[in-house]
Amino acid sequence: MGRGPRWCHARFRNFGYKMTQPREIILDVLSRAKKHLSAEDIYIEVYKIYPGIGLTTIYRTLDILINMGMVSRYDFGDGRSRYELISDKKSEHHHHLVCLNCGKIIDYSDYIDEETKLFDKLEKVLSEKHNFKINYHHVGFYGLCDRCKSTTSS
Amino acid sequence: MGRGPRWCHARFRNFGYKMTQPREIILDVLSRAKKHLSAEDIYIEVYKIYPGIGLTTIYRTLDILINMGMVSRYDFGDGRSRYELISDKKSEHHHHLVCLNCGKIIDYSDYIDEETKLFDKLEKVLSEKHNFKINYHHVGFYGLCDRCKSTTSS
DNA sequence: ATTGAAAATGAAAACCATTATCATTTAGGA
DNA sequence: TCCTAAATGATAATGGTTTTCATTTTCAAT
Repeated sequence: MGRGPRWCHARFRNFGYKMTQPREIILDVLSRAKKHLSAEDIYIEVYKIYPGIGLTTIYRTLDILINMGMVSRYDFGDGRSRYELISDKKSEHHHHLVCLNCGKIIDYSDYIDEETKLFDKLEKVLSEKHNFKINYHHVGFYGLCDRCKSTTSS
Repeated sequence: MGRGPRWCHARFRNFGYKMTQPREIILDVLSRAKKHLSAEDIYIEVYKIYPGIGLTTIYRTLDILINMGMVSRYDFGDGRSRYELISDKKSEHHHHLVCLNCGKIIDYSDYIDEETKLFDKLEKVLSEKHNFKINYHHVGFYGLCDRCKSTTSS
C-alpha cells in the first residue's frame, strides 16, 4: 500500500489529528531511518531539515504515531527508548541480541523457517484469545557478546 | 540444582563479590516474588524484613545479579524497569502482551507447542552464530487490550 | 579471635530522559 | 477570510536511576 504524504494526511484525520509540517518531517526522518532511533536521534535529523522543531514535539508526535499503530517503541535497557516505523514489509522486521555488559545490539532478520510462521500464528492466536489488537512484537535475547564474554569473570 | 544461601554465597564469591545480609534479603524477596517487581517494589518488600536497606543497594544488587546471569531486567514502557529471578524451571517462564494505552500487562505461559521448542533452538543457533552467551530472552506483543480497543478511535 | 585492606553500604546530591505547563501560533472547516 | 480547537516550543517540573563520599562490613591472613 502507498504511504505517501496524502495517505498519512488522511490517516491523521481519521484519528482526529491534524497534519502539520513538523509531523510530516518527523515521518520523513523515520521513513528514511535504517535503524531504531532515539528521540534525540530524531531531533537531530529533523533539525537538519527544519531547525526550530522542539524535542517536545518529537515526543508528542511519536506518542501519536504509536497510538495510530504506525511506530513501535522499544527500550534496550540503556535508559532511552528507540522508535521505528512499523513496516508492512516482513523483510524489514527483525529481532535482537543485546549485550548486557557493553550494550551492543545485533539485529538479525535471517529467521529460521519456523520463526516467521510461528509469530504470524502467535499474533493470531493471542489476539483472539485475549481480545487484543496487536500492533507489533519485540523479541530480544539478552546476554554477553563475543567480546564481553571473555572479559567478564566466571 | 539447589539454590539456597550456600549456593548463592559460593556463586557470589566466584564472581569476586562478597555475600552480605542486604544481598541475601534481596535474593529472598526475589525468590518469593510471583511476578516481575520494580526496584521500588523490591525496596518495599525488603523494608518489611529488614528496614534500613537503601534503594541504592537494591539497584546495585540488581546490577550484580544481572551480571551474574541470575536476574532478568525488562522495561514494559512505563518508565521503570522490572526485575525477576531467572528460573531454571521452564514452567515459570512466560511471555507478555502489553497494552500501549493503559499499560495493562498479560503474562502467558500456555505456549503453543512450537513456541518452547523454537526458543530452545533459537538460543542455540543464535548463541553459536553470533558467539553470544544468552542469559534470557523476552517476547512482548504490543497493542490495545480488550477495553482500550473499543475506547480508541479508528 | 583479631586485624586490615578491599568491598559494600546508605544518605544525599546529581543526572537526564521524558512530561507537564502555558502563552502563542497554526490548521482547516465554516 | 474567520474562528475555534489543536499543535507548538520554551521552560520548568518530574521521577527513576546513578554518582559521590564518608562510614561500615566482609573475610582472608594473621
